[in-house]
Parts: sequence; structure tokens; C-alpha cells
Amino acid sequence: MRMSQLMNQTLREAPAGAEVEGYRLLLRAGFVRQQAAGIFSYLHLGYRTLQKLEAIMRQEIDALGGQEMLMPLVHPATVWQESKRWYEIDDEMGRFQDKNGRDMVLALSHEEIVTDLARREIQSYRQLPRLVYHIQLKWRDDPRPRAGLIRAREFTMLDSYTLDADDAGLDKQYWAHYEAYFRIYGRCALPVIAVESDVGMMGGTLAHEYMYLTPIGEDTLLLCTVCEYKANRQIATCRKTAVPDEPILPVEKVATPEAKTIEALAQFLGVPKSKTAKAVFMTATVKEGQAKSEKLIFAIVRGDMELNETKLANAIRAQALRPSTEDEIRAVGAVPGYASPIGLGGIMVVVDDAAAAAPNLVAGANEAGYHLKNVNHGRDYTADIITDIAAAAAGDACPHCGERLTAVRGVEVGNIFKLGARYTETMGATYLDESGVSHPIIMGSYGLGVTRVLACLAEHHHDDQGLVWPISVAPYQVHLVMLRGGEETAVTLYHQLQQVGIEVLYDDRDESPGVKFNDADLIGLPIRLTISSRSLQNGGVECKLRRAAGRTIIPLVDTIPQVQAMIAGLMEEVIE
RNA sequence: CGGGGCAUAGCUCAGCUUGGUAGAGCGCUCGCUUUGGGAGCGAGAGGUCGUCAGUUCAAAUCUGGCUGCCCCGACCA
Repeated sequence: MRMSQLMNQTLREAPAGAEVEGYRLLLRAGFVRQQAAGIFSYLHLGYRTLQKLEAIMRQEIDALGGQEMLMPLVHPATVWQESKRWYEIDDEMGRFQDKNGRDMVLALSHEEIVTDLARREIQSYRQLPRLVYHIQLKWRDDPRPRAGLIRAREFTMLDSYTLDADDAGLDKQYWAHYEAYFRIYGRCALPVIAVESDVGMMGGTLAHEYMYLTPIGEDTLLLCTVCEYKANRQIATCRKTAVPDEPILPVEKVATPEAKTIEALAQFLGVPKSKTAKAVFMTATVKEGQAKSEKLIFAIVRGDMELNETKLANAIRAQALRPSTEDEIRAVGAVPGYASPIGLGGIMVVVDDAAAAAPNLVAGANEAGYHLKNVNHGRDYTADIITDIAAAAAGDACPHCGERLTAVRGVEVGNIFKLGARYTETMGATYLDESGVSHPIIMGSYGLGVTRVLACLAEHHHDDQGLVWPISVAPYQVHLVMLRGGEETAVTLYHQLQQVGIEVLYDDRDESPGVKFNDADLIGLPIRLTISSRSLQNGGVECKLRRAAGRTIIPLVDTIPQVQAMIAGLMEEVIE
């Protein structure tokens, strides 16, 4: 490609509002342009890189036995109604009506379509297992697009879906994907870790997320400093510190004026925070079928812990959770700041296992200015649900080995889910086994954010001058810079390089050397070749790696083989 | 959806406080010069100042509504 023909300018300054460095560089180098919040055009260079990423993904999923297909971007609402997600997902779903007034959905994902295809195509265990995948746009009307490409509303994903007869089959395909995704990121030169994650709107039983670690990431991850434990904070667990066992004491009411917070309460009474019960009121949106209602939840964790809202939402299968207002709290007879589970009726009480096990806690008295000492679960109140709803945090003990957990930030670039029969059961995708018995097909889904990988690559591979592409994903392998005196030699070399299949961006523009070198650095192709009267006097073509400072002169006749060798060497590094 | 900010030329911004002929740098066009790290000189093109309304003799400037974009939070691949 001749640079004089490209339909984009490099920008000396990034557009206002682009704050993330990688995104700024993608804009300045002419890889992407924003159309609207969270909606982008990928210009030639950016699209070339996307295609490189997709080619790697195809190879790796094909190697698992995957069959590529293409499912639609626009779906009839009926399948989403069948799976219930039409009702479960709110504003994030793009809905419109066609000219006949039929409800339509812009694909947020393709589980429904795969399930629909499966129930029509698969009748027998003989037709299982299957692995289908596609690379397709998705629309998720994110409440807040952010950080350029990282949180877009329209984005490209690789989705693969597995169909199995049983859990053992799913398990096999799940872990095959687990490894294949690591290979994909590796070949794209994006370092990632896999963490255990929440299943979110996908549903299912087991899920991992692939995370690119960066301070601009939106997810907080807890990693063990010693063992392999890694989890999204949303579901991370920890070994909760035990409180000393002691004889159960009688309940005692104490005056605690102005002690509305755990901090103040513990200080006032001179007890550790772990001897108190923290009451948190959340209002949950619960949906059953098409009906949707709000429900006040009384959550209790030990005073030295924080509530994890994801865990609570999962425990009660809530659609959404928000902190309750003081009015809502008073409406059920509780007193904000002095709330107690004792004597409250008609409200769901969810207690963290550590709080339920701890003896003689200080809890509210449902009376302003008073608390109750020696409150014990089982004797004084009963939980509707006892489970882990406490948040793990940096410094807590690893649930596996007991060592310290640390917190880091990450961008989610992929996720894999064991869906099980979540969709196939509700939508009636079944097969007959050897004995003629009908079973739901067991499904897995595996998503990898292609455009998000592009964004993370730009974030990871750059320096002060611009992007620094790994060869496996660079839009072109070679940046050929023609300067005064090198015109004829350069155009000849340009054609020779193309003939042997080397991808070359040829800067044939009538620009000053400074402009050309700066653009080359900004665009960041791995190998730069410069031809000028000076380089020719020095013996040939000047060669420089984008990532290194040194320059060498290659005799013209050796250029092709040497560049080929260089590309091969760089490719090998990536695969390492 | 809460809180905050911004909207003037392709890009980055000034002008607004105190209303009166719309500006700069970069980019773009033409000419000459220059040619190894974002060149110089000269001549040009380019903006209904986001939008609608209000105040006023007069609005980029003051007021209100709307829209769009960005940031923080809630939320999320």
C-alpha cells in the first residue's frame, strides 16, 4: 500500500476527549475514527490488524475442530422471549420493530440463535459433540461507553459455542477452549491471565474471564501472591478470619447514641469490628417471567467485612440491586443506623456465613440510639439464606492456601462459560440418547473481544513516539520510507517485496524526512526500511526495527532475504 | 440513571467575564525555495460559533430548553 493513497491523516494532536494513551495513538496514527459514543470506524490500518487477529482466531478454533459460520446481527425477538432474556435484559438490548411491527433485537450475543439452530439440526447423540463459531458484530447499549475502543457499544467478537451430550463432553470442550484462548492471546502478543468469574447475564455454572492487566482496567481482580488462585472481585472468596469461640450470652440492650456506623459503634463499645453485625439494605429487582417486582433485602455481614453485591444478587437471583433509600428502610419498620434483623417480619434476610457463625455480635436494636449485645443467629433471628456474601479484598487470606491476596485492575478481553442446559432446556433443544431418552443439549459459550484486543494491544505496545506492533498483528510488516534520491530504487524494492509476499507500506509521499520518520514511528510497523541518496551511498537500504534504536545498512541485493529472515525471527519470538 | 465538564475552521484551542466587523497554531490549496527527525517565504481556501427559543437596537458572548461528546460513580464483554 502506498501511503499517498491511504484515506486517513495522521494527527499531530489527538482529538479532545481521548484520554487513554493507546486509544490516542490509534486515533493519531489513523487506525480508527469515532462515529458516536462507543461506535467506531476502523480505517485501513486498523482493519488490517483486526483481520490479523481474526486469522489467528480462526486457525486456533479450527484446530479444535470448530466450524466457522455466520449468524445474524438482527434477531427476531421471539427467540429472546423464549430464553427469557428479552425480559431479563433492560436498556442494554437494542430493540426496534420492522416495518410490520415485529419486535427485533440487535444481537448482544448469539446463544439464542445457536440454540435455535441446534434444536432444528440436532436430534441424536450421534450428532454430538459439535463446535461452531463465528466472528460477528455485537451491539450492547452500554450505559457508559468509555476509554475509546475498550468499552464500545458496537464491537466485534469471536464467539464459539459447543454442544455436547453431557457434562463430561462440555468439560472437555471447555478446557480445550481455555487453552486455545491462551494460545490466541499469545500469538496476538497480548499478555493475559484467566480468572474465575461471575456468569452475569449469560447464566451457567462455571466461567473464566481473560484479563489484560492494566491500571485503566475496569475490573478488580484478586490474585494470590503464592498459589494459582485468581478471581474477579465479583466472586472472589477468602478465608474469613475466625473469631474466638465463646459461650452464648444473653441479649443485652445498650445505649449507643450517635453510633450509626460500625466504626463509631466499635469504638463506642470498645469491641473489635468483627464483634459487630453490619446491616445493609438493598432493593432487589426480581423478575419472574414477565413480572418484575422490587424487594427489600436485609443483608448482614460481620462488621469487619464489606458486602459483595454480586454475591448477594446471585444468592437471591436478583436482576438488579441498588442501595435502599432511608424511606424504604423505615417502611419495613427498621431504623437506619440501628437496624436489626430481630423482630422484623416480611423481609428477606441474607446472612454471610461468617456473621451467622460468629457468637455474641452487636447488632442494632431497631430503635434509634440503641444496640443489642450478644445477638446470635439461630437463637435471636433466622436467616432466609446463609451463604458467602462478603467481599474479598487485598490483604485477605487466599481461599486455597491462606497467603495474602493482592488486587490488580484488568480489562476483560474474553470469557468462557459453561452454560449447561440454561438455554437448551428453556428453548427445547434436545437430543435422543442411545436408549431413546430425550435430554437437553449441554452447551458452552466462549467469547473473545476482537476489537477490545486491538485496543489493549495499542495500550500494551507503544512508546513515547507511537505504536510498536508485534509482527503477528502489525497491519503491515515493513514500512518502506523513500527519501530524496531513493525514488527509483524504492519503487523497485516496493514491488519486489510485494512479489515475495512481504506486507509493505510504502511511504511515497512528497514529505520532509522528519514527517515521514515521525509517521513511521507513530504507525509503528516492526521493520523500517529507508532508501535515500545517503543510504545508497552508504551501500544500500537502511534498516531499523521500530522497537530498537540501532540502524544497519543492507546491500540492495540482500534486502529481500534479510527482511524475510527478520520477519521469520520476529514471528518466532511472538509464538514463544 | 446520579454528579461534573465541554461544544467556535479538518485537528488543538483563544475570543465569552464587560454584547457591537470571528481569530491563532497545525493541517489543506497554489508558487518558489528546502530535503535524514513534524522545513522557509509569499499568496489563498475554509466557520449559519451544536441546536431551538428568549432578552436586546444588536448575541459566539447573557438566559432557558434540547442534542451531542468526555470524565467520575452506579453498571457492564
